[in-house]
Amino acid sequence: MLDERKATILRAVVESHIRTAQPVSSSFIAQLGDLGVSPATVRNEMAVLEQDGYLFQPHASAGRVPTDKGYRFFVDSLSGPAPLAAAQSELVRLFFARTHGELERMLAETSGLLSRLTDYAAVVVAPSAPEPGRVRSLQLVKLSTHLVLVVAVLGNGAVERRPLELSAEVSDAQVDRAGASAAVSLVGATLDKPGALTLSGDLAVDALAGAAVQALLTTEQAPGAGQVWVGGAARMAVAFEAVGTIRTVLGILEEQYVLVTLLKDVLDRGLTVAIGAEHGILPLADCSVVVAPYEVDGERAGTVGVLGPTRMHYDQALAAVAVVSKKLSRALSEGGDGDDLGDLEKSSTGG
Amino acid sequence: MLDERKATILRAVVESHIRTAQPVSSSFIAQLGDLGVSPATVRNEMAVLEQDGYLFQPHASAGRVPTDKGYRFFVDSLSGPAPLAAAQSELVRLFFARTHGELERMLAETSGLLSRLTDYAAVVVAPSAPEPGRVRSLQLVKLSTHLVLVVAVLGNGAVERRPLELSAEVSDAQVDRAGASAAVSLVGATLDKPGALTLSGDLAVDALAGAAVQALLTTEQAPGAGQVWVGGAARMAVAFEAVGTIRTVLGILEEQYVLVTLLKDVLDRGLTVAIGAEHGILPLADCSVVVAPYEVDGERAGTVGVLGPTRMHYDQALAAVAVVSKKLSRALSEGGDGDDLGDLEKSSTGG
DNA sequence: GGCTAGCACTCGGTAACCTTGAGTGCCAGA
DNA sequence: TCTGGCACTCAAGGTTACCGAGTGCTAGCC
Repeated sequence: MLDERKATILRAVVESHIRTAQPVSSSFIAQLGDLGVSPATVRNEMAVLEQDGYLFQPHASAGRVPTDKGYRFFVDSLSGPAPLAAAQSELVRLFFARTHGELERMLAETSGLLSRLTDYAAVVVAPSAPEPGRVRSLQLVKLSTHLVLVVAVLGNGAVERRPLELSAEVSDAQVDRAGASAAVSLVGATLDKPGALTLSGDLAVDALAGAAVQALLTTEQAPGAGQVWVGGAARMAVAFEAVGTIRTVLGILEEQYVLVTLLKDVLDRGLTVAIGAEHGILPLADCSVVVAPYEVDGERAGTVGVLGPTRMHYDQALAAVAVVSKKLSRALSEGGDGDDLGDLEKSSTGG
Repeated sequence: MLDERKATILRAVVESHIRTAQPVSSSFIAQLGDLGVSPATVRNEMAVLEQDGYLFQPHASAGRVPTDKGYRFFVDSLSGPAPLAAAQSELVRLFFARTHGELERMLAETSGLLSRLTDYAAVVVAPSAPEPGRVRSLQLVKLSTHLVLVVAVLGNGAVERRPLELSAEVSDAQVDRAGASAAVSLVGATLDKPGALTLSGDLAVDALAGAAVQALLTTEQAPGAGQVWVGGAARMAVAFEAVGTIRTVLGILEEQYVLVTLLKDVLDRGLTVAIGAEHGILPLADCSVVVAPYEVDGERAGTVGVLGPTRMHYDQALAAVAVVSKKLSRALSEGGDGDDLGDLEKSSTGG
């Protein structure tokens, strides 16, 4: 374990390196005045910190840079999410006050919000098992002779929409009857527990109704499941200097599957922050990830996260991710349009 | 005007520079064998081309690089869109055969397709006046005591969805009656020409029905209007070497308003290709844009485009944009799921 | 014993300089 | 009108030297 002075020095190194992206020298730390100690003493401590793997020296005449382990210590010693700056809380408040609308658009815009809040790239993953909300309304709409659309409105106002291609032609009346039948079966039920279908006797009608119900159910892992929105990818071009790194990171940000897996893995391991190599994606070794799940009606649904350089502003990122996931959960849950942020704003006691 | 030999040399310089991103030397051109002429002769011609503003010499001992004017000549002398490579046509065919679904998802995925086809960033702008299609179905769904959702299905299968916040509470029955009334007014009509409302006598019901109809109509310029999807922005990091350029370009790709204006301007000026400074966005001076409108039911609706470096593969980009806009028009128009590409594939007669 | 001042040492970064070679411009001759 | 030849230019790459930031270590101080 680190004694108090080493911890202070380590934290100072991390903070300074986050700000300047430069190796941090012993004299700089000494000069901060937090310790009242000479550079030489700091040097001795730093040498130990380096032996213990918290710091790293790019070359003999350079200052020190934190290792992943150093960042990990720093993050673990944070006192909890910092409060959001006033202007930022306001952004969040406005955003959620103004944005209703379809799930997808909401999530897409949330990625933009989170990215603006943090100045890093933001990732929002759609619920993998979509809203388990109750079905409020279900309707079949005939689009052409062989194409019928199933439209369902869920409790949270989301609209689910599935095309059904038919092998045989059906009449308008048949579509209507099938719609009514499917509606009886599903309206008021949750998508995981449909009611039984009442058969009409008309084979075509019953088949269509069955197919409609089925389309909504099997849907659960089908279309937007695990869909990903990335906001502010361009900010990664600002966060890094090397063209190669920028290319790699941007490339990965476009690979939805990798992103979903990344966030899921981090969360599954019970982490909120994955630093550098911790997440196991080699090309992203210079990046850290801050994630949080959001919930819909109390069930863990999807994930929001921020991807930034290892030397990111963890406190701000943690705060932003926490607030956004909380507000998003509220906005997506039934009846949720909550507008209070108070409990989050005052949660930090400073550090 | 350019004599034939100068034109040949200019074209060769452009082509070579597009491939290699390097200044092109006189000996390289001579050695191509297209002219049967010595480097010295080519040099003389190049000197004239430079005087006329088609070429530019970065420094005294370098080869030549095309200017915007040089690219413009090159593009104008293209014989029309080249045919897509077989593998690419297949991509397009598969994509449009498989992708139905909401307008928004469709457009979003189209931007991905176009980007993959060209290896540049692709931009898709949503219809500014959304689908003028007929209303196929309209429904009111009560979400909570003061929140009602208007859900309309349009002829092309798109689902429009508007929340209505109510000042006074309404009963389920009232919502149903208002829904029926609004449906009578709108179903079968186009959104720009609603039928008259039949009044029921119940003030709350009539007000609600009116509000629902109104929400759908005023909608026309409201939500997704002019929304933009950008696909493959990361490819711009590959297209350029300078970090600064990459940052600028990526930054602009995230500014939706700028993008919409850019594409609109280009199109308004009757252009298909805007080269370098032609589009007037200074920070994008190193970029060219290839655009095409797409149509919905015969009406010009939105725009698709490709943004690449000035030294982009214009023939391929032109081909991809043309095909995608055409197929997209078909897919978005009523009854459109057309699967033929033949007329586009054979349209080029070589160059 | 812990802290510090002092000093030698290391090594990346920058500037100055040179060399190389790709490519041009121009001229004289076929 | 074209071409071979030649002098000229200039970016790129390599070498050398120097500077200075920062370290590690040691001897002395509190």
